[in-house]
Amino acid sequence: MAEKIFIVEDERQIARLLQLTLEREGFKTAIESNGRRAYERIIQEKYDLILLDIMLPEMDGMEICKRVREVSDVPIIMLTARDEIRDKVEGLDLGADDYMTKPFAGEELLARIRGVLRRHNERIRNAEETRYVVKNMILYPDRYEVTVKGEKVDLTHKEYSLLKYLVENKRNVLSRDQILQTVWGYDYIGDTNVVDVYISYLRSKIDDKFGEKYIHTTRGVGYAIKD
Amino acid sequence: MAEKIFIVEDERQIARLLQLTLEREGFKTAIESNGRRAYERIIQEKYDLILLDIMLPEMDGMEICKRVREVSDVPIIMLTARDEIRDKVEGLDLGADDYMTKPFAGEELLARIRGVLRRHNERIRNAEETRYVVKNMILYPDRYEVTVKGEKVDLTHKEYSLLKYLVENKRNVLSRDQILQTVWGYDYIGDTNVVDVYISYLRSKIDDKFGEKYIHTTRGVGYAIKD
DNA sequence: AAATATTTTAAATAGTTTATCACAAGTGAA
DNA sequence: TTCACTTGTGATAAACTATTTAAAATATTT
Repeated sequence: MAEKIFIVEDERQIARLLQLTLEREGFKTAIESNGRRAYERIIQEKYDLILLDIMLPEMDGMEICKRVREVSDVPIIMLTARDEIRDKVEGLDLGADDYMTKPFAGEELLARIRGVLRRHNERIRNAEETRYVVKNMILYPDRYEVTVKGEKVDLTHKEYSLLKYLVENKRNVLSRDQILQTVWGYDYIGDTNVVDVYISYLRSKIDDKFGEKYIHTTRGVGYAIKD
Repeated sequence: MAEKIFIVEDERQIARLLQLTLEREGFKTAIESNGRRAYERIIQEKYDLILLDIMLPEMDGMEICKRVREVSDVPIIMLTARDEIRDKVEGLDLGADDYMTKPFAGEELLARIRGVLRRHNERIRNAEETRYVVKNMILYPDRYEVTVKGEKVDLTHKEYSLLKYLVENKRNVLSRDQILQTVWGYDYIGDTNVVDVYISYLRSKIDDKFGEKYIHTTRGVGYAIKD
C-alpha cells in the first residue's frame, strides 16, 4: 500500500517539485500552503508522513509540530532554509523525526523519508506487544518480563510460567490440578504440593515485597490473581 | 456487530481524532468530556470498551475506573499524558485492562483495542462467564465468588457448593437427600442434620446480614432459593 | 568438575472447615 | 392450646488445608 505524504509548504514551486519527486516513487501526496489549515487536516485525516516547512502563513511549522505531537506520533520531517540552523535544533526538540535543509537533492529526501517510515513502523510493531495488567503489575509475554510499579521483578522460569497462567486468567480461580497440567505438564495428578510452594515464592517476590495483595487463595479450590 | 467505544476525554481535538480513527475502522463511538457524567453514562448504558483519560473535570479517570470496576467488567483502556503522569500511573492501582501514553500512534491504539476486546470475549466464551442472579445476589461460578448488593460474601467451600446447587435450581424445592447426594456425595442417607446446619450458616451470612429472605423452607420436603 | 541456581519433596505449624451433638425454637394438626 | 414432630443454632472436637521452611534432588552455568 502506498504511503500518503502530506506536503506543508507555502512556496508553490517547491511544493510542486516535492510532489513530483514523491509521486514518481509511488507515494500518494497532498499539499497545503496555510499553516492553520494544515494543522486541522493533520488532526482530522490520516497521513503516513508530514513534510513540514517552518515558515508558513497563520501558524508556523514549529507550532504545528508541537501541537500535533500532543496527540499523534505521525512521522514529521521538518524542512528548513539553510541559514535557519537554530530552527533545526529546536524542531527536533519539538518532536520532529528528522529535518532537511533546502535546497535538497531528491535522492536524499527519499532516503530520509524511507528511513523515518521504517523506524516508525518498527516502533509500532514493537509497541504492539501484548501485556497483561493487574493493578500496578505488568507482564510482557514477549519480553519474558514482569514489572511492578515500574520495577523489574526477577522470576525463575517456573515462577514466571505460573504467574503468566494466573494473569492470563485474571479473576478466575484455578485449581491445583489445572495448574499442574498447564504449567507443569503433569497429566496425572500426583501427590505434590509444588504449586503451593510456588505460590508462596511468588507472594514473597510480589505481594510481600510491594505490600499489595495480588494472589488470592480460595480454600478447597485453588488460586486466583485479581486487581 | 460493530463494537461501541466510549471516549472519555475533555480535550475536544483529541477526542475528535480518536473518534475519526475508530470510526474509520468500523467502530461505533460516543464522546463525553465531563468525568461525573461519563461515570453515569457508563453505569447506565452499554459500551463494549471505554477509552478513559485521567485528567477530567469533576471526577478523574482513576476514580471512574475504580467505581466502575465495583459493578462492571467492561474493558477499560486508560489514556495518560506521557511526561506528567506516566510514572504516577505505573504506581497507581488501575483495575484497567491496558493503558496508552499520549501521544499515540493510531495503529497502536487500534491494536490494543482489538487485543483487549479479544481477551474480553475469550473470557466470556471460554471461561463461561456465567452468573446466577437471585434478587441482589450474584454467583460467579468461575470465580468461586458470591456478591450481595455488590458486596463480596465470604463462604466456605461447602457453603458455596450448597448455595450453588440451590441457585442452579432456583425456585425448585430440593430435599435433604438430594442435597446430601449432590453436595456431600453421600449415596446412602444417614442420620445427619448437616444440611440444616449449613442452611443455617448460609442464612446467617446472606439472609440475615442483608435483611432479605433468599432461602425458603418447605416443611417436610426441603429447601429452595427464590427471588 | 565445581559452583550456583532452580525445582521438588517432605514435614512442622498454624489456621480453617466440617460434622456432630444437644438443645432451643418453631410449626401444624387435633 | 397442647403435643408431637420438624427445623434452627451454638459449641466443640476431629479432620483437613494452606503456608512456610528446610533439605534433597536436579539442572544449569562457569
